Amino acid sequence: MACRGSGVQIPLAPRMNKNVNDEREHAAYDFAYVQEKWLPIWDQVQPFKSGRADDTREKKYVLDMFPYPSGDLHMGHAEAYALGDVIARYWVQKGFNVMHPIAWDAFGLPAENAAIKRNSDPRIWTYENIAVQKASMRRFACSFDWDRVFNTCDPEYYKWNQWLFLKLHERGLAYRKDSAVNWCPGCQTVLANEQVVAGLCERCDSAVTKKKLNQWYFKITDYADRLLDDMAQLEGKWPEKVLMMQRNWIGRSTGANVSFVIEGRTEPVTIYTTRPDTLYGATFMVVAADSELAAELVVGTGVETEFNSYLEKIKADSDIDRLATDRPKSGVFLNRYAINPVNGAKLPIWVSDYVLADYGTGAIMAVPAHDQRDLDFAKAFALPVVVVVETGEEDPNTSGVATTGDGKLVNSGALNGLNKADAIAAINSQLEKDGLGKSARNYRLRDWLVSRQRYWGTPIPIIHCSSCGEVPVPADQLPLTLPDAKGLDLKPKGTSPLGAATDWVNVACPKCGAASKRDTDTMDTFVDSSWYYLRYPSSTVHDQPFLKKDIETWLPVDQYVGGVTHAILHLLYSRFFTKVLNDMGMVNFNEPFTRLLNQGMVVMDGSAMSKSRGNLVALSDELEKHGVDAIRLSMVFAGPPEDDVDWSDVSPSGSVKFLTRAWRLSGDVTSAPGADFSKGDVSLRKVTHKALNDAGFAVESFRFNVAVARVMELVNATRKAIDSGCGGSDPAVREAVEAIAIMISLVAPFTAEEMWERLGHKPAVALAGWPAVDPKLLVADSVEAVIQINGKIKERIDVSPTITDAELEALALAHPTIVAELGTNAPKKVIARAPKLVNIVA
RNA sequence: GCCUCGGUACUCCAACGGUAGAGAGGGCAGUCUCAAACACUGCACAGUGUCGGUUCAAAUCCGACUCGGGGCACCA
Repeated sequence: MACRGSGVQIPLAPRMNKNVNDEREHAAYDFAYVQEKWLPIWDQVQPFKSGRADDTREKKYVLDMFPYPSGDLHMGHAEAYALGDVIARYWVQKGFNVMHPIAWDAFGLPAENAAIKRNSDPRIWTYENIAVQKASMRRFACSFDWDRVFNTCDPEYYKWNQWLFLKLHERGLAYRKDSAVNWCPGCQTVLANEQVVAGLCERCDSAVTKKKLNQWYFKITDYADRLLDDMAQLEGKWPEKVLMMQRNWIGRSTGANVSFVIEGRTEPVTIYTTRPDTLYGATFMVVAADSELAAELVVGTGVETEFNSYLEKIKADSDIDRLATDRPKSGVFLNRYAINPVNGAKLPIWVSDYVLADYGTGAIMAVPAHDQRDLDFAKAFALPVVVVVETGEEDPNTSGVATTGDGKLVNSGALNGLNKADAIAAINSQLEKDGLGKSARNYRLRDWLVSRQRYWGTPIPIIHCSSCGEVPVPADQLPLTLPDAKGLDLKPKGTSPLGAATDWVNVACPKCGAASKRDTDTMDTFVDSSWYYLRYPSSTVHDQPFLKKDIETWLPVDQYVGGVTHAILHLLYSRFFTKVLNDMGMVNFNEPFTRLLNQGMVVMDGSAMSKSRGNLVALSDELEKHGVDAIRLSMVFAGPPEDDVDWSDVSPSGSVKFLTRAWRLSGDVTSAPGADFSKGDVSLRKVTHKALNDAGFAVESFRFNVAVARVMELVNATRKAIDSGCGGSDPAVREAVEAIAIMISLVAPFTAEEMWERLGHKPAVALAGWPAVDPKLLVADSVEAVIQINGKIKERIDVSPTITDAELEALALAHPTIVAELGTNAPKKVIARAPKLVNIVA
């Protein structure tokens, strides 16, 4: 009845881009106008400014992963920032001093590649894109504290990358070594292990090859145990999936190092095994073909030619070839023997590429009966297979399947009869006693290769002097800025473009003054992002990377939000940096991110959006069509935040409809601001308080979509109350609509602000405060109880929430339906669970 | 191959071992309108992957299978 009229009569603000005279245009509110209206006002009010000197609120640090400025924001950004905003805005409403900062991860290859294409400077492209993204974020109403912005390509920022590099260098955690490194022929640079995905470059998908180079590394392996063990702190706070991936990546294994005497060599060779219990089953030894040990062992054997051609062959193989599952085993027999320390057996020594040079000691004892790879090798070269663990499975000799389970040891001297665990303990202590070995650990994790042969990154602050060696650039000369890109050929060619900047490269040694050269490589950009979260609280400080006092105030990050693509790389590196800084006494915690939320991706028709697939949805188009609030709402409501959002399943127009319904409510409230809610209609008040309670709980448990559903229910209930219930003048209606505005402000800030104004309040609704939930309004007057017979529901009755088991049981047994069902049979047993259920076992 | 997460209505999502629901969506009807659209109101819509176990009671716990997603992948 009055519903429609009252909505229409509220005078609309003048429209900016619609026909004012179009009377038939319904009172659907004009999102474009509302967006333009509030942005400048928010710029003044600054509701999200954090860390004011007089702020006494408890702190909360909500962090979104910072963007790479590759162009304008896309759908993925929209989702990520919409979700981060829900959390940040919620904590603001709950009365916290929230720091929700943003910056730009601005070094990296795309800028450099764009510069090459346009024959210009990567700086130009980068800063242009940053300006575009920044403007888009403001329009998207991100609740960022804009006073803390920085870019990692600013010398004021990367100065501290260099400073940190030198600190790591001082501590022996940054070092150079010759090694076979991952080489991307597309990007013409080396890659960290973490950047090789299934044998391909994570950036350009080229097949990664190996190259022997001298490169800089960070010694992350020194922290392997701590990176693993400290995950106990994150249990239940980070997605289990991410923890699992990190554990997997670090890949700690326990076993033993065992010495084998080599005929004709004075030094024994140590091998690493996780199954020392199977030592008696070793029938040959395999050495990694590309290891130094192999090169040494082959000398004088007469098989050098064969060995060398084998080495050539495997070098040509890319990682992709190596990953093929059905790859046949290959190798060369070295004509030499090792002696099994426990039984004196002569073990032929082979080289093969299935043993990795950089894991363990690069040499293994082969136990073909109990290791599939060894068995495959033994079969390929007709080597003996000796079973030493009776597992009850078929003999590997005949089945071709190695047995890896537990069982009784056989053919193993003193170990006979023991099970696996006891045998490992026994042999380990025996080996240790005899000085032949000891228990050991190994990790899949390798040191972090940080050198890059590209221009657009942080220059490595080292000077190479022929007499002094690696000399750090003195701290007072930092930042060591990049040379001008002008005149440099940035095209990838396998060595750093910085090498061509001769004025820059040639420098006097800071120690002895001799003519020396700067290191021409730049740092992996993951160095930049490994500590940026520490910079926000002190982003305007220029004589230190961050202030201790600021760190103690704000860190660690309470809530981190970002994509699961960084589950290993960025998160592992950041955890590593934090631990190093903790050891340096610079931070007082050892895990940087207390809680982590990984949002899913935005996909289209089930697959990732991409130009080539032709399923790209432009964020700007969607915003133009439906408005910022509707897109944000659609993202949040589409499902649990961890799940992918399939844009073909969401309905932005449905979001617009809902927002309009909510907004229209604010025009139907006729009571004055400050009305006494306690005098309001109790049934609506109960709905309001339940919604506030449930939505708050849902937000805190990351079920934002459920929170939105609760608000939708409240909107519907309020609509009903206005039209056919207590009416718009009832204070309960004001209470409900104000609660809706506040709850909606987490997702749809423009609509919420507009509602808030129409309700007679001043901006900003973001600071209105989450209304206190009255527990008295959360109890229902009556609840529905079910009566079951043998677990099947027969009746439903309304009962008081305080009914006792006995009363409920009596009611149930007296119910006509139940009496009829039971007939003359007496129930065997009655289970009452007041006030919700009675089950009669008949 | 190994590890891991999941399978509920047309779709996307909910349900302390105890009533399978809410919201969205699409459909139909009514109100309003000259009419339509919008809006409002009402209605209908249909479901726990398979098999077994535990239990008074299983979507929920356990086991097997199956299907789908993700991760790791010659790490000894």
